[in-house]
This record gives sequence, C-alpha cells and structure tokens, in this order.
Amino acid sequence: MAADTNPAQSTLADIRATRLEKIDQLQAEGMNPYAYRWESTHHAAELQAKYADLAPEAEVEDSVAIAGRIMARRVFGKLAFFTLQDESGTIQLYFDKKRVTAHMEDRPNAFNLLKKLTDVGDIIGVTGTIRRTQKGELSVNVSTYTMLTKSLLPLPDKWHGLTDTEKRYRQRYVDLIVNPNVRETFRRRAKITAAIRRYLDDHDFIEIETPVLQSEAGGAEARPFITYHNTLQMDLYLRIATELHLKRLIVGGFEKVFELGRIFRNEGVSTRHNPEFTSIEIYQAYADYHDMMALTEALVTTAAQEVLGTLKLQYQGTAVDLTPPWRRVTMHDAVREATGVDFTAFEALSEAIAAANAAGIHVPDDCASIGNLLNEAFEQKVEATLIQPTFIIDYPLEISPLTKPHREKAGLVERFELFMVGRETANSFSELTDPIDQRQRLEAQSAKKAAGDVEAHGVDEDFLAALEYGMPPTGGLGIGIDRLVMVLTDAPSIRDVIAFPLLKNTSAAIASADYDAEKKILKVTFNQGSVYHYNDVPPDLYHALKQAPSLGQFFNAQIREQYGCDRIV
RNA sequence: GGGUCGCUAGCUCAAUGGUAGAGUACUCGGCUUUUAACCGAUUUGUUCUGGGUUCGAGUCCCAGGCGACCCA
Repeated sequence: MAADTNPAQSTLADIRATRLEKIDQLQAEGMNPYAYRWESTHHAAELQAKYADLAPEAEVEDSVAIAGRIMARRVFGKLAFFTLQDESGTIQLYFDKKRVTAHMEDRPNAFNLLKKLTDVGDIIGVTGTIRRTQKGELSVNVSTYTMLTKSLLPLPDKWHGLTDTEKRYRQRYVDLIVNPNVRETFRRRAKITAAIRRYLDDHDFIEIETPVLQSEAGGAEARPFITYHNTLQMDLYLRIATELHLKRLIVGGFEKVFELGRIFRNEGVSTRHNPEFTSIEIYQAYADYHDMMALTEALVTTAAQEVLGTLKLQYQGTAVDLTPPWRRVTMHDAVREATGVDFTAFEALSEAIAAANAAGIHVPDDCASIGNLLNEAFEQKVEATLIQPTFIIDYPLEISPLTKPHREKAGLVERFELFMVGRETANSFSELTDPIDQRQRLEAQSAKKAAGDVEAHGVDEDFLAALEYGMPPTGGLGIGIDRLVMVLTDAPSIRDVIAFPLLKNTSAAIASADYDAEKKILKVTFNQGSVYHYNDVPPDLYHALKQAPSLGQFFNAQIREQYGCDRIV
C-alpha cells in the first residue's frame, strides 16, 4: 500500500505499520534503515560550546558530522528544521532543499524523502557546516543526511514527556530518551563510583572480586535469595555481603582490599530498598575504626567534589554540608540527647524497658537485651533526625557480631555508622580478629537460625579457619552506594538511581486449565506460554474452577498458593 | 503486612450514574526562518481485570492486578 492511499491512521498498531511501510520505501530507495556505522566529528554540546559566540545569521565553513535521535521536526515546503539529540545534548539541523539536493547528487529527491520517510524518534547522521539562524539558534546547515536507524514506535508527548512512574521504570530506555535529567543522574552515578575507585587506587587499595554464589550466606543479618546448582546438586545463596571473603584476603596477606559490587537481600521494596543494590566494602590491615572514619570522609567528599564541585548541597530542599570533620557521637549520648534516657545507667533489662516505655519508645516483644533496646531507641528517636553527616559510634556488642570489643568501654564494640539525611549510609568496625570470640558469636547467630530466624545464618567454618591462621588488626568499611548516589543526585527514591529497579511482573493471565482426574493434576497454561502442573488438586476444586466467574481470580485465591506445582514448559 | 491515592487514545489529561472527550502525536493538504512552528482536514478506545447493583456504570458496590506515597 502506498502512503498516499493509506487511510487516516493513529492507533499504535497503525503508526507502527506506517513506519514499517516507510522502511520498505527506504529500502526501495537503496537506503538502509538499519545502518552499520557512522563517524561523527562532534557531539552537540561541543558544538554549542565551540560556537557560543557566533552571531545570528553568521556562518562558518567548518564542516562537521553529527548523529543522534530526531526529537522534533518542523517541516516547510522547501525548508526543514529538526532537533537532533545525542548523549551530550541537542542541536538544530537546518535542511535547505537546494543545498541538500546539490550535495546529494545521486539522489535528486533527497529532500522529499527526508520529509516523507523520517519521523521523530529516528536516528540519523548528517554532515554540514555551522550557522546560527536569524532567530539565533545554532544549527548544522545540512549538506547530506543518512538514515541510521528507523524507529517504529512513537515517543511520548514532546511537551509533557513521560511522567508515569511505572512506565518510567519498566521502560527506562524511553525515560532516558525523553528526560535528560535521568541521563544526568546515571552519568553522575558513574562519576561517583569512578571517583571512589580512583581514590582507592591512588591509595594502593586493590579491588578483588569475591563470589556472588555462596554455600553459606554471611557477613550480615538479612534474608538471602536461594538458588540451586544442578550438576553439583547443591543449594547456593546469593551473597548478602562481601565481608567474609574480603577478610579472607586480608588473612592471605593483602593489606588494602575492596570490592564494589552487587548485594542481594530477599526483602521488601521501598524508596530506600531494592532487593539488589550496590555496596562497597573496604578493608585495611593495621587500621581501626577511627582510620575508617577518616577514609569515609575522604571518599564521600571526593565523590561530592567530583559530581557537584562543592561540599554544600541541597537534598530534597534541605541544606546538607559535607565539610569534614563530621560530628562523632556515641550511640548512648545520641539517645540520651534525644530521649533523656541514659542507657548506661541500667543494670537489669526490666529497668531499661520501664524507662524506655516512659520515654515513649515502643519496646518490641522479643527485646532480648539492653543493647537491643538502646538500638531500638536510636532507630525510633534519633536516626531520622541526623540530617548532617554524623558518625554514630560505639554500638552494643550484641547487635555487632563481627566487631572487636571496645578497647575501653565494656559491653560496647568499636563500630560506627554514618548517617546523612536521616539514613544509614555506611557501616564500619575495628574488625573482630579473635577466632575464639568470633566462633562464639557466630554460634549464637546459628542458634537463632535454628530457632527460626530467617535473617540469621550458619557458622562459616572456613572463615573461622582463616581467622585461626591469624588476621592482622583491620579496619573495615561498607558504604551503600545507592544511598550515597541518592544524596549526591537529590533523588527521592532509590529507584531513581538504579537504572532498572525491580518491579513486580504483571501476573500472567491463564489461557486454559485441564484436569487429569486419575492423577489429580491440574495443568494450567498461561498466556505467555508457560505450563504448570499443580499436584493433588481435588476434583471438586477443578469443577469449582470451571464454574467460577473469573478463572484467574479463582485460581489465585484457591490454588496458586495452596498446591505444589512443577513447571513443565 | 496495614493505610491513603492512582490506573481513560502512543503520551499528558478531562468527562453530576445518561452519546467517552481535549491537547499532542499520527495520516492527508498548504507553506523558504521554525524552535511546544503555523493554517485546514481526517482519524484514534478491552476506560487495568473479573463480578455485582441499575433501564443505563469510566463513574456506585465487591474481589483481584499493577504502581506511588506513608506506616510497621
């Protein structure tokens, strides 16, 4: 069907069909709608900077080549203006029919093809010279153009863009095309991690990659993802921390190691949590947690200077000053300041609970110790108030199983956490190096696991063996990269700094359900093609399913969770 | 897990329980200085899904899905 006999079109399917038709026409003209290569001389932002002082209607004969996506078209009879966007920014393309025709000699209808066969969203390359138009817009005065990639799907509204959060996350590529600030966020994220790595490299730290798949999850209290290795026939856990392996490297003789990488925790999703997130853990032999405080200040300020050029920033309307040194407060003092309760004064847990209740602190039913209650009080009454960067130091031993006892304060450990904008952003200790003490603490954890705590883990015997060979005194530091990036990019949600955040699948609709009465197997075929067998489903339930007004809802409510299943296809 | 809000054309959004609309995009026509180009014309729907109430449901009720925010 030729374009001029097409009926009026506007549904998505029609738009796509029209563009497929344009692909045929491009090919008929000998133009490849999916080109192989293009060589540019500049990016848009470079040209904007280089010719910033060019006067309106002035033209220079410098020839340039540039490529990008067509974001807007303003087409006249013998003249056309396109807005071209590349990674760096945008520049206007000025197409004059006479000029294009003169330069593309082998294609006398080049200008008409441009008008007919290009759309907003297409990726093209052009050559030409630089001029500023009468209206003052810096432009490439195009000599030749080349279709590089034909786009089939329409972009969101040119003015309102894409605002639907769900679509922005599910189709981040569209978000990136139309929302330049989103591109900027991820550019900054890359600069932050690069700056951190550069700093560490400059200070003789080396990055060593440790296993993601582990036979025992450890190094933190968190619920792990479990997977299965078929040929080895073993359960494996996705790591919840890099701690225990990096410490093995310290035992092995490396003195400064780190790993910046992905951590997986089988937990909920919120503005501050994604089930996979990025941390950096750093270990330095012969150092303690005071050294780690200095390192934390150095890393965060280096990253901030890199992306912001300043240590004074705004986060969601609140001023934050990263100028070191940052405030250092013990957890006891912080809680005393906020609640008036001095948790160092108690001998018995019952006294502490009474005081906590009187101070309006919610006491959890399973509160096991004064230290736990102190931490509870901190989380409830202090954490959210710590807007400026603050080191909370000297934690209770019972919530810090990998940390060396405090050299002066009984019952406490040498640990700090960094808080900014009301959130935990880093965690650090003088690492526990005593293998006997470490064994006792891990066995206590293991007992909690046996008692049903899904966030506790078994004893990592190999890690203990490593400690028995002897680990030098060591300072360790972990920083939540996503949360740091949030602060430095003014992002309200962790999803704004993760390119492809985890979202729930829209559940697949059921295409059909069959029943094997003899084996009591319900065979369910879903629309996306997968087939599951649900075992031991009673016949009555199948009949009820068949008669239910909604197959899917009955299935979800009565069968999906209640019966075991095998995936067949 | 609980609460609040949202889901309507590709996108951004309207629509007292009474004919599903606008802008933009798309298609066609016009135009040599536009930049949210302009002018004219045509067209665009599983109103998230399934039930229910009703003469009649985008709207009311029930259940479910997905998302956002808050709380635990």
